[in-house]
Amino acid sequence: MSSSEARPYHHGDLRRALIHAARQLLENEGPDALSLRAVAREAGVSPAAPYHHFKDKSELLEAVADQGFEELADELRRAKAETPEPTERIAALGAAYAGFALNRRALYRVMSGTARTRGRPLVDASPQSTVRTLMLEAVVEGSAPGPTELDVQLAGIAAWAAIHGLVEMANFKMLEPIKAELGGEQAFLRAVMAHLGVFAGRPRD
Amino acid sequence: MSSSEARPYHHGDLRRALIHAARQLLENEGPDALSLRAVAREAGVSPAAPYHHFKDKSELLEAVADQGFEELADELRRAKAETPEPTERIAALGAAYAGFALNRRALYRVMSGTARTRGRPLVDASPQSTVRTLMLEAVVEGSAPGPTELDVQLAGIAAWAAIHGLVEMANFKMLEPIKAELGGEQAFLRAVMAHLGVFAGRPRD
DNA sequence: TGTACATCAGTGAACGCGCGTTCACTGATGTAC
DNA sequence: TGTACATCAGTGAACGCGCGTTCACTGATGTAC
Repeated sequence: MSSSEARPYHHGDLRRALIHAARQLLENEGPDALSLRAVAREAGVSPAAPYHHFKDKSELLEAVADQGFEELADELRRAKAETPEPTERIAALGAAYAGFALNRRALYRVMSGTARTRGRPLVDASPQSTVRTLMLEAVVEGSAPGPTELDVQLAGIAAWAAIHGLVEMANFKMLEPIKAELGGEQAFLRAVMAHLGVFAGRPRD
Repeated sequence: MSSSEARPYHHGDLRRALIHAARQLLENEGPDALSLRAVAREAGVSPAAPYHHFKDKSELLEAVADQGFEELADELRRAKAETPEPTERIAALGAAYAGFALNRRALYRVMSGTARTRGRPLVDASPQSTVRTLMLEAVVEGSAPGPTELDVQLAGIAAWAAIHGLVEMANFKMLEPIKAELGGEQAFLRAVMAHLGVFAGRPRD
């Protein structure tokens, strides 16, 4: 049997496997279940093994978050590519962002937790910076030319904040009645976005 | 000495004292330090004492969150009262909301955590509903008449989501350079709000 | 090609910790007579 | 006004738990000669 041998002593790619296990756990058990020990267990490895690949728990979390931001950036790039009309791009990116965050709620929670607490300064090469940049470009390309560099930054942050707030709030229990009334979460998101200036999908000149 | 006797066996107002202790702890140690045992300790009482006043930990947390939402509602009402011009109200409420959330970051974290996970359905008498209603009214009063009931609800939620996202994001480490460039968090908030349609402080008709 | 050895990624047991919660209890309070 | 007793809000010790992390170790791998 060549396919699934009993695992050898040396794993071979444990770092990647641990990140994978962490995401599996997030998806199946939620963010509260994400302990280092549980991740090791899920990966079929002793509790001490992860320390050969990550300095401590937070370093694993950051790796997971970075992978999430990379995938989110991919989604945003795809949305961008599929939306030739610049004035419609920001709406498309907003929808893609919301779709990602709500399909991976637990991951997204880890991502924003990391964004808040991460120690090292975020240089522009980080995947999180990429996400920010993509939002920013979409805003710029969709609006009339002229604003200063600072205005551009602020508009990008505003768009990001609005969509971030929306996906966070989509988890509020209290809004479930109105979600139901509108026929589901998707419809709810679209409806609220239509009221969020930046994502209204109409050029404003 | 009549002022500060050694505490009597019966506390007298332990429920209130526990909520107070929890908030003290939040302010001084942050949200991660908020264990039931730590709250009891802070209140000078045994770890079992809280169970005479709260079913379990989450019930204490909800009481803390409700108190927070009540105070936030007070702030919003104050802002409303101080802003006679209806079209300027929503901007004033946004600023008040952000001020509250950022002056009490740990409390606000507990508040949104509770909003997410709270079991019982939130009826309209809850303080959280009051906050939602206040945002909603300000949006309505500041815009042209005519929209349907549903539009009103959605516009209120949009405003709420935008400001919630902004205050959450204000904690992101990665944005610290731009905060510094603008001369502080206050200035940063104002600047981003100016780019968030709903809070721009200009009537849109 | 074969052997010695350094390197490295694992193991598994143990550390100390703080947590939420339960339990049998006890001290204080207030009410009935 | 005084006493018996039910009620209630506390105590403090204990429960079982899972956590992050460390430690001395061992099995596998690959390189030097």
